[in-house]
Amino acid sequence: MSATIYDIAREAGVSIATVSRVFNNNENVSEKTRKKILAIAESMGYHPRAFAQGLARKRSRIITALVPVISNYFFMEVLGGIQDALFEYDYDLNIYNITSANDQFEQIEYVLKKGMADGYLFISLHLKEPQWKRLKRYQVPITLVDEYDTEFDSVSVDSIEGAYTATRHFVQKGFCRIAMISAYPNAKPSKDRLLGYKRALEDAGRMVDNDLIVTGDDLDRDGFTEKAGYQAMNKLIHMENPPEACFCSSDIQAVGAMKAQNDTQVVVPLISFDDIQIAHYLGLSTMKQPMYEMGKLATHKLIERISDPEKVVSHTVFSPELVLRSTLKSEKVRSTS
Amino acid sequence: MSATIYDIAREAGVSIATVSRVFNNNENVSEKTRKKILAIAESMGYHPRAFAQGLARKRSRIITALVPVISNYFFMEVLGGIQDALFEYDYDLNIYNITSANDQFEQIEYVLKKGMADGYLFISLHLKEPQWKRLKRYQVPITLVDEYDTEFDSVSVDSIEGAYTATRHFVQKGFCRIAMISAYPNAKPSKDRLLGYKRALEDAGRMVDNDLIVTGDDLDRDGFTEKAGYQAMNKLIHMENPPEACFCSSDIQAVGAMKAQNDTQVVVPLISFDDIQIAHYLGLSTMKQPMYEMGKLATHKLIERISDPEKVVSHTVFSPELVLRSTLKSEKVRSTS
DNA sequence: CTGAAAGCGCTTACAG
DNA sequence: CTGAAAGCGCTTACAG
Repeated sequence: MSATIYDIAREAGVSIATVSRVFNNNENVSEKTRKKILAIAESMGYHPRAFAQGLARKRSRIITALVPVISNYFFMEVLGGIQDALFEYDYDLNIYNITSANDQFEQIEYVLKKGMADGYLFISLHLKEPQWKRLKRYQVPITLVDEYDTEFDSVSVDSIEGAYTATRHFVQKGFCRIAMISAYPNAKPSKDRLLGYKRALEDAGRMVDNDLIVTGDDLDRDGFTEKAGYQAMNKLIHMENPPEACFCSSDIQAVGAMKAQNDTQVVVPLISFDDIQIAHYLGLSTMKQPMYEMGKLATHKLIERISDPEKVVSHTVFSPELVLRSTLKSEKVRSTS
Repeated sequence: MSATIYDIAREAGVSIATVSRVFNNNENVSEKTRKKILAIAESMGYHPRAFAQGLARKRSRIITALVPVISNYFFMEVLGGIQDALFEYDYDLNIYNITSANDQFEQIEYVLKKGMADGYLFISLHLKEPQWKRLKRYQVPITLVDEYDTEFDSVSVDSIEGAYTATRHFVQKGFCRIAMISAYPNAKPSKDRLLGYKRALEDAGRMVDNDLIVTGDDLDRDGFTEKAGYQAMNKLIHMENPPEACFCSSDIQAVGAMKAQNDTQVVVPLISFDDIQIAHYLGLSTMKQPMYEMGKLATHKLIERISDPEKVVSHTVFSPELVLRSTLKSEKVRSTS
C-alpha cells in the first residue's frame, strides 16, 4: 500500500506525532522540520488516510446529503448552493441516494448509524412524525431542506402560499375553470400546493371542482416527472369541458404538460412551480423557489449546528415568487409550448 | 456517543470478536448467540462504524464518483445506471465534485490520496496524457466514463461517429449550409464531435466553412449550457447568410438554441447530442447516448477490477443512435421550438 | 518544539 | 463455536 505516517516519520527521523502535527497545521513545529516533512510526504505521495483520521478524531469533516432521487432537477440546483457553502468551510460532501422503497426509513437509519459524517442534509425527504422523533435519538446534526419539522433546523418554501399566488393570478386574470396538475400528495409540499390551490379558489368564492385536480398515472417519483405531467394534461385536454388555465405542481411536470398541449394543439395557460434552469429557456411561467439559496443556507445552518449542538432550532421559509413567461400568454404559447 | 462493539459484547456476555462475527455474517456463530447479539444491538441502535471498519479491513465497500459538474443532465442519467449497478453489490456510493479550476488535477489527487473508496468512477473528466500516467501510480481501480485512455477501463460513446451521422443526415436531406454549435473543444468529446462534423462534410465533397462553426460566449461548463447554445444560435441566425441546418454538441445547448429560434421566429433544423430525459418532451432530434447503460457498465467494470486488479484493461465504445423528432421537420418546429 | 503512549472501534488470523 | 491479542493509521493530552 501507499505510505503511512510511520514511513514518513522514519524517513524524516522524527516521531509520528510530529508528522501528524504538520498535517494538522499545528503551530508547534519548527519551520525546518515542517518543510522537511512536507517534502518527504510529497515525494512519497503521502496524505493522511481519511478513515484513520475519522476514527482518531471522532470527526470526519464530511457532510452527507441524503436525497430520494439524485437525478432530479430540484436537487441539482440545491446542490449547487450546498457545494458553494461547503467550499468556504473545509468540509467534504458525500451524497447518498435514498430510494422510495418501503424500507426508506431503514435506509436513512443505516446511513446515520454508520456515523460517517459530522452532519446530515435531508433533501426532500418526507417522513412521518414518529419517524422524525426517532431520528432525534441519534443526536446527530440534521438540517432539513424542502421539509419542515419542529425538531430540526429547516429551510423550505411556502408551498401553500406559492400555489395560492399562482391560482389567484389566474382568478384575477378572469379565468374560470382553473385546473391543477398535482403530484401524489404523500408529502408535505404536494399537500400544501393542493391546499394553496383550493384555498385561493375558495377565497375567490369559487367552488373547488375535484374533477379538475388531476394526476398522472405514472407513480415514479411521486408523479414529479415529465411523463406524469404529460398524462395529466392529456386527461385535462380530453375532458368534455376542458379547463381554461392550469396550475402545475412542478416545472418538470409542466414540460410534459406542454408536450401534451403541443401534440393536441390545445393551449391551456400554465403556471408551474420551481423555476429550474430550463424554465427560462422553455418560457415556463412558474413560482420560483430560491433553490440555490436554500442549499446554501441549509448548509450554513448545519455547520453552525455542528459547532453548537445546543443552538436553538431555526426555520427559514421562503416565499416563492411568480415569474411570468410565455406559458401564460395564449398567443405566444402556440409557438412555444 | 452511541454504542460500540464493546457495549454490546458486555451486555451479551461475549467477546467483541463474536459480536464482530455476527455483523460480518460469519457462519461460525451459534444461532442462539447470534440472535441474542442482534437483539441487543437492535435495542441499543448499534451499527458498526464505517471508519473503524474501513481502517481494520483496509477496504471500505465505497465507490467514489468524481464528476466535474454534478448539476449536469448527462451525469444525472449516468448516475442512474451507477446506482442500479451498485445496488446489486453491497457498495455505497460517494460523489465528489471536481471543479474545473486550475487545480483540478490536485483535487483529483486529493480524493485518491484520502483513500476512502475501493474504486473510482471518473465521469466526464478530461485530463492530459501525463496526468493519466501519473494517476496510474496510485494503483487504485479507476474506470473512465465519457473519456478514453489506454491505461484505464473505460466506457464511452463514439463522438466522431455520432457527429458524422448527424451531419451526414443533413447532407442526405439536401441541406447545403450546415452549421455546428460547438462546445469549447478542450476535451475529447468536444473535439471529436467537431471532427466528425468536418469529416462528414468533407466525405460529401463539401467545404468546411469555419464561420458556420460557432460557440457561445459563456464559458461556463465549457459551453455545455443552455445559455451558450442560445448565444451560438443567435450568432447563426444573425449572419448575413444563415445556415439551413445545424448540428449541436449537446441537448442542453439545443434547448437554448430553440429559444433563440423561437425568439426570432427563425427556424433552423437541429440535431443535437445526448438524448437526455427532456429531449423526448421537447421534440429534440438527437444522437442518443446510452447514458444509463454507460453508468451501469462502468460500475460493473470497476467492481471487476477491484476484485481482480490484474485483469486486462477493457474499453467499451457505444455507437450513438440518431433519434428523429420534430426539430428536424421545419413545419413542426414552428410549433415546438 | 518534540516524543512516548494510549486510544479511536473495528477485523482477523491463531489457538482452543 | 468462541476468545485473546495484534493491528489498521491516525490524534492528542501529557511530559519534557
